[in-house]
Amino acid sequence: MATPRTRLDPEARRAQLVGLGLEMLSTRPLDKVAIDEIAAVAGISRGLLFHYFPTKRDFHVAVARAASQDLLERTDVGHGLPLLDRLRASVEAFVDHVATNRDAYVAFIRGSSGGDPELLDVYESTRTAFTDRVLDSLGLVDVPPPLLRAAVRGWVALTEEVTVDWLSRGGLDRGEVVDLIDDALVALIAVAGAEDLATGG
Amino acid sequence: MATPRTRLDPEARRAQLVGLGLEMLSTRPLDKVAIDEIAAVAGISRGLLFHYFPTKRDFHVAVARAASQDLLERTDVGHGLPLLDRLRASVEAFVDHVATNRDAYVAFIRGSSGGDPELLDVYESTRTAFTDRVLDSLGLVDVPPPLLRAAVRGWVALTEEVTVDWLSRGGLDRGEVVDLIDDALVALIAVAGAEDLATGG
DNA sequence: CGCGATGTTGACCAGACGTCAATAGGATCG
DNA sequence: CGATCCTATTGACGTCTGGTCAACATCGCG
Repeated sequence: MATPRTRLDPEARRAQLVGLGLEMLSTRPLDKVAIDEIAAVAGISRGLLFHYFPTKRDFHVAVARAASQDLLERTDVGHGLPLLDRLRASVEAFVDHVATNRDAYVAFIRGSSGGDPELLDVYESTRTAFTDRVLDSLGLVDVPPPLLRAAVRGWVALTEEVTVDWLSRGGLDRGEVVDLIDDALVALIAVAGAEDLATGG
Repeated sequence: MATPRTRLDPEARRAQLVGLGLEMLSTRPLDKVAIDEIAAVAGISRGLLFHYFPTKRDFHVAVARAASQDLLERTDVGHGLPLLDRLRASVEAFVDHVATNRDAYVAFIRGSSGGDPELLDVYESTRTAFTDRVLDSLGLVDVPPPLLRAAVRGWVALTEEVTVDWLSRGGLDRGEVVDLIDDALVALIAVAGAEDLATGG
């Protein structure tokens, strides 16, 4: 770990640093990921990190974006399956992913911000992506009824909370959790759909 | 604002500082509430603030706790009313409160932590309090079925998300939002209740 | 009016973010 | 194979903010 000065392709270096940031993220919350530490582990000077990421926040945003993309990819499964099967597969993937990376995930969703607008946006975009994915699989990509959209988005939050809460408190088994989340979506769509039809959507 | 040295009762001073922190919280996220600023506005030295709150985090925790308690009190309404009416009144109180304090609320739930365990706990306790309140009004204070508990907790997260999302995106009116949240709870209880009975709870 | 308790101060330290001119790896060209 | 240029990389510096501490001043009390 004492390579005096290794010249690296900028993209490779960025990728390396973001990768290290992701590893750190599983240990501590994003705020506590000190620039110095990353630089030390990467075997570079702090100055260089600031060369690639003008500010600490920029680095954090990059790491958060990577985490978000990873999460979205891991849960994008079951494309060939019928609607409900695909839903179940996705939920299972989500629950399992969060289960194996609980601290990292909580750090991502809560510890992320400090109220930074860009980080807030990364987090918000992730939820939007999940919401759109559900609406998409319902065949409602464009002009989804606002009420339905709100309901699905609420379900995304519910999914997150039920999963994290389950990992902390226990009291259920994995199957029950997945069932609950699945059934919740169906029920919520029914609620929103009926409401929407009733009001003339 | 140039009182040279005003001796104050410790409790009064604490209250004053937390109060100022709450005001600040409506402007910026908790992380950005600098000790120096609080001290300056309060007309005291930074050293004194550290005398009352050993660390910045302790101060933030105190402020967060105050915000949480305020939120809980404001939404604890409709005690005499029948179940569904009380639910609606509470949800309305919640939505209205968040609507008038959007930034402060988002700052509270997201910007809070930085992953600090104590702050996480304040936030988590707030959700627990909401959950217990709902279970309580259902007459299920003790030994609530785990599935129902999880469902209600998920609903709390849904409520939060739907409200905040509505304030950002619009597309619905207040009544629709409240209706959606109300109906969601009923539907989710049905889902969890059926599941629970089916599995022998 | 003096004395003690304690609320209060201001100077000090430490650690982390951010800057910048100088340095050196490595590819290219003669 | 050696000189040269580009640029990735460095490390010393400035600064801001959280946190410490011994001294001080204000109030209650005899």
